Amino acid sequence: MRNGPQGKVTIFEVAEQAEVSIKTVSRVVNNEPNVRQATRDKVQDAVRRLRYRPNAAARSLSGRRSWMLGLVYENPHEFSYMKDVLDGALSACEEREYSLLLRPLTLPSQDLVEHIERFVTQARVEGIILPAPMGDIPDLLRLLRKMEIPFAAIAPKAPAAGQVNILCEDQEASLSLTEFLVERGHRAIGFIKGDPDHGAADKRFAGYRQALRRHGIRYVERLVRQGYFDFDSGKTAAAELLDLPEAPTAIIASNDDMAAGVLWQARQRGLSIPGDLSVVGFDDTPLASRLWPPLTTVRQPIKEMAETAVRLLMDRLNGKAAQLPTAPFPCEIVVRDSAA
Amino acid sequence: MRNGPQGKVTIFEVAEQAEVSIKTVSRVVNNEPNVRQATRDKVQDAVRRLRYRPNAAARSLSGRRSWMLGLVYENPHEFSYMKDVLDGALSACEEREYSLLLRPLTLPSQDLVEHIERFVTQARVEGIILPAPMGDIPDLLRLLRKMEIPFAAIAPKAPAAGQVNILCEDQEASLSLTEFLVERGHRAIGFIKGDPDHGAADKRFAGYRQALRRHGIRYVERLVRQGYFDFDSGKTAAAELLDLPEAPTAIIASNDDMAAGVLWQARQRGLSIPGDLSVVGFDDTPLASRLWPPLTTVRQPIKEMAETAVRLLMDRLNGKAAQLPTAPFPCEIVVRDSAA
DNA sequence: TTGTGTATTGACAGCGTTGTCTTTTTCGGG
DNA sequence: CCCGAAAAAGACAACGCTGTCAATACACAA
Repeated sequence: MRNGPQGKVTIFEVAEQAEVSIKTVSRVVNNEPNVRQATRDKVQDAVRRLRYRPNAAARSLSGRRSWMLGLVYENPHEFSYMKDVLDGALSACEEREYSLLLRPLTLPSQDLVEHIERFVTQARVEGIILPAPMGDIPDLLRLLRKMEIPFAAIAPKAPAAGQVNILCEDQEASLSLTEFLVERGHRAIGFIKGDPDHGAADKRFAGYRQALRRHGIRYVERLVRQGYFDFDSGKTAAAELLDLPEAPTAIIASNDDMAAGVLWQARQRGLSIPGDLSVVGFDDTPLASRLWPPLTTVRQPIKEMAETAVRLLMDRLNGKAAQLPTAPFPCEIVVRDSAA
Repeated sequence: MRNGPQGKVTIFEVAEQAEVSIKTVSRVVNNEPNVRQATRDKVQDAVRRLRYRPNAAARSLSGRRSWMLGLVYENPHEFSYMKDVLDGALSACEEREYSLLLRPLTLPSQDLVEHIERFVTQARVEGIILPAPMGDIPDLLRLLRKMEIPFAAIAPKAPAAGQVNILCEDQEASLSLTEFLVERGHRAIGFIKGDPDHGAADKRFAGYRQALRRHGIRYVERLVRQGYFDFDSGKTAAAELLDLPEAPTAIIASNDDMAAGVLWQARQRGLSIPGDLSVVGFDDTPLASRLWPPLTTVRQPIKEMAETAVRLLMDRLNGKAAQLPTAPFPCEIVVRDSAA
């Protein structure tokens, strides 16, 4: 019954128990064809009885596969978005018994390529997940291509040719969100852009402009400010917007964290929300429901997107030619109390 | 110059280049003693020239070490605390070229033991990090002991004998925080407890009581409510407290997320903060500075704690008998505007 | 110079799988 | 009942490293 720490049962013990060769055990364990059902059963019985678990190291060494994926991400202060990515990636990995290795990065980083090369070769990672803005760093993409490491980009600016690309309907969502405001009578709508390195930033801005155009509202450049997806830049941008002679009656922040910055400035100036100013965000992070008033925002199925990214990446690694490109994921406006 | 994808340079090429045996290369790469400096240099040169990276799988297989640690955690909705743990663990792992595998869990989970056993045996994880409340689950600890897997508990209720335990001065911090309120004239101080499965919850509550005692303030049971470290339970508890005939003038929430719930209820009732009610929290998460008013809270060096946990765990795995137990980490009150 | 003990280096056998190739079994048709 | 082909099962050599132990080089004292 006992077999020491770490379950030191090897394929040999199983083969002996099942009265077959180790190769047959290997076949059964890996679901390979050409094994009679009766044999298969015998082996599976033995596996269960002995609580056999293949040794991953031996497997990798012999099979030249590591069964490891890498998640390379920019480490943000507000982690909500990445948490969803992480959850999704982890759950997809678990389904197929892959392992996931994390590699947080601080951008910009000049030895990025070096870091990633070390990361990849050290763990023999087979494929990599690149949440924005990682999917748009030319040096990185070049390196991965050179090393022949397939990757999946989540929300890249430009889909990478021949790779898995997961997108969502950012522009459409932004369009709807802006229209939501227009329908409520707003004409002077401020917009705080996201980090220009993220594809989502462009698309959200494009949606905003599209909505204005559609409703015949003149685009006023002064009402648009550059932000970087973080609280502080939201605060700064909001201050500028609110100090304008003809201040906007509504502000769209390209994510919730910046929207929190807008709220902060509004409070600072004694503005009531949504009475004096409507504020909306993107991402539907936990923050959105904790702020006061709770934030109207856009929910994206990030976890599902990450799961899909990982699954498609695995398919590619296992030779199942997936049907790239994939349809973009739909978003959904979550109406709360910060806009009227 | 080229050597194919994934850097297929093996120890043999290096040995050849350096004109030594593969064993000597192995010694140099692993920093083992008994290699002449001249030889060491020759080998290191070759390593650099060839961009050699040891194959982790082969290394594990042969050395019977996986160089992998596991991080088993309860997956919370508000991830700020875990993000810091993750950052710390990852950075400590990187220092010594370990890899970190994640295993999120949803508690309670009856097949927890099964999951963890699979996790450990599958990846041959050498040691495990257990952030609260994982360090207090008897079945889990029993399993790890049986499998002879060392672990490091972060903020457990009761330190695990013979293992790495990382604590912080929760009770002291809570004491100071309560006194901070007392000094500002508060006598009716509400307290929202944290999840009773977390060690920190008990200690924070103990600090509160200690402060009351020290200042001769009568302990009123009605002013204490049970929470679970999440926004909703904070809301609920705050509602009860605020509806009391003799409502408290200040509320201590055992973490920031619950404090956000208190703020929410206060807003709901038109209470001004800190005018009508002072609110303080714990953890100094990003949320604390984004709320209005910004939250007075307690900062714990979580990242450092996690780093230390991992380093000590590695020391143990490598036979360097660390001086367990470790001194608890100090906390620090971050004064913002939510209390007066 | 020689011997002895220690520091340095090397040879070689695993580690537990999977890949390749060979052998044995099975099955259908004549 | 035999033959040939296909299916099933097995033998055995990698995979790239570390552990063990043997061999060699070197230092220093006699």
